[in-house]
Amino acid sequence: MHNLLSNLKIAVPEKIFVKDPESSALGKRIIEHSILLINDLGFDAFTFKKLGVIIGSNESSIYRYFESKHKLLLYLSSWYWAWIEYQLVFETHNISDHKEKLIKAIDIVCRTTKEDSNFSHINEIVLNRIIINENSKSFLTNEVDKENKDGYFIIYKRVIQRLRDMIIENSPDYNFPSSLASTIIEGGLHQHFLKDHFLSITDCEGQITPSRFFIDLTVNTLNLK
Amino acid sequence: MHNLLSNLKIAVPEKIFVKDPESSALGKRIIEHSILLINDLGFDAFTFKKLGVIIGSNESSIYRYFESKHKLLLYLSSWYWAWIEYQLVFETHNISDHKEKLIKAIDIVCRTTKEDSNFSHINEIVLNRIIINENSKSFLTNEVDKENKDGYFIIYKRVIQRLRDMIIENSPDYNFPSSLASTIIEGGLHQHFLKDHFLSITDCEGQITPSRFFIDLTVNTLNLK
DNA sequence: TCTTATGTAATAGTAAAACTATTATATTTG
DNA sequence: CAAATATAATAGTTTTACTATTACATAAGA
Repeated sequence: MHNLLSNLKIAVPEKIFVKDPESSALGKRIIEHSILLINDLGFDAFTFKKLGVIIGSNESSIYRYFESKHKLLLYLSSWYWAWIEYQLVFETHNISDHKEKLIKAIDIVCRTTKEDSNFSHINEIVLNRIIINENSKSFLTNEVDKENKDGYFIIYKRVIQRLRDMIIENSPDYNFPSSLASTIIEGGLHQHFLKDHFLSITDCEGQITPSRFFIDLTVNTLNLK
Repeated sequence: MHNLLSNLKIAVPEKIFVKDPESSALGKRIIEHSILLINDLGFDAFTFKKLGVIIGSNESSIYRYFESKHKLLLYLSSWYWAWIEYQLVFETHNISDHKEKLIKAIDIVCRTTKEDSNFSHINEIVLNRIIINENSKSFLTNEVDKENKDGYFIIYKRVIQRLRDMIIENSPDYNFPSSLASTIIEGGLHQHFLKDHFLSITDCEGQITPSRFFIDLTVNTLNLK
């Protein structure tokens, strides 16, 4: 998979960036180190100025690639979900059993990233941590409807719809396939957050993972045999 | 219920504010109009300066009550969950049937607020909208562990634990009562957000409410007869 | 009633963040 | 090799978030 991924360019909606960060060495450094710095400082305390110092480049040069730090977050989020979608398609396409396929899919969207591909400048382990902590901030804004119309969230929505389709494949009569799919995906991230910060309101810890919880939830709800 | 509520002071952890906004007319105006203004502008664009203009008071006076806009959000969040907790206790305490009680509880935490109590300076309908859009931002910060230690989230956690206890009452052997409770509460807010902004990834619309979805999910998962 | 204490709010800031206009330096290409 | 273009740096501005200090108002005690 890693070899395949290195030859595959993850496609992000064009309007998100001013200049494609994949198109230059500086652009790649911006992506690489923004992930590390957002992880260290949190998105709120992260600034282009601080990033500039780290990559030995000027703040204003970064504005040549992204018009705001919010757009940069949208880019990272889109990249992440495109990468999840890739795994979803790749790792489930040859599973013929519907139930097995759905279980695999839930595991993919809920699991913690444990290996960095080492082929790109993007550290997927750290990016996964950022998504857990910051993904909601990409859409919890006053501009969400405009940005949605501009297509900034299509990849994220497509992942949810793929999961929804697998739910329907298992239970054509179930009334809430879209809501269940979106609950699994946001809930998966949320349970990871709780296990790191609010242990008293989650059961996830050690062997009990968000994946296991949501697989159990789905199998029972859909009454899969 | 409304009459009772008007005589009942919603208790918020003391360390959240510098000076109790309930203790003065200005404090109440700050709360009243911050809710309306955050709803209009979104939390990110909301500033103490803009609030000051609206309440005809100076920006710095607001700092006498809250040391930052983040602390104000924590206050509003705590107030909201205390108010939900009140409804949870009041509306379920005389229901003896465990299943019926749990269903009522899920409805309370997931339903849309439709009536303003009109007894306090707080507009609960608008506050409910703010919580849907902004609640996550109260804990998705780099300071979450410190603030959690300082008790800023106890009311929120207590509501989840009350729901968890009702789940255990119904299914003592279920393995994930805390995760299910936290999923219902965060998921309920999220499904409301989706119905307002991302209709393609939710089934909630019109008659199909987040409450119905999560009641169905819980009854099926726990296999309640 | 006068003085002191205290609560409340306004003035006038500062520091940092977010973003922009302009200029300089590479690099490409015809 | 000159013109065009891509790329990046300098040096700003504006806005936000927050603070230090002063002023005013009310209340309490002697």
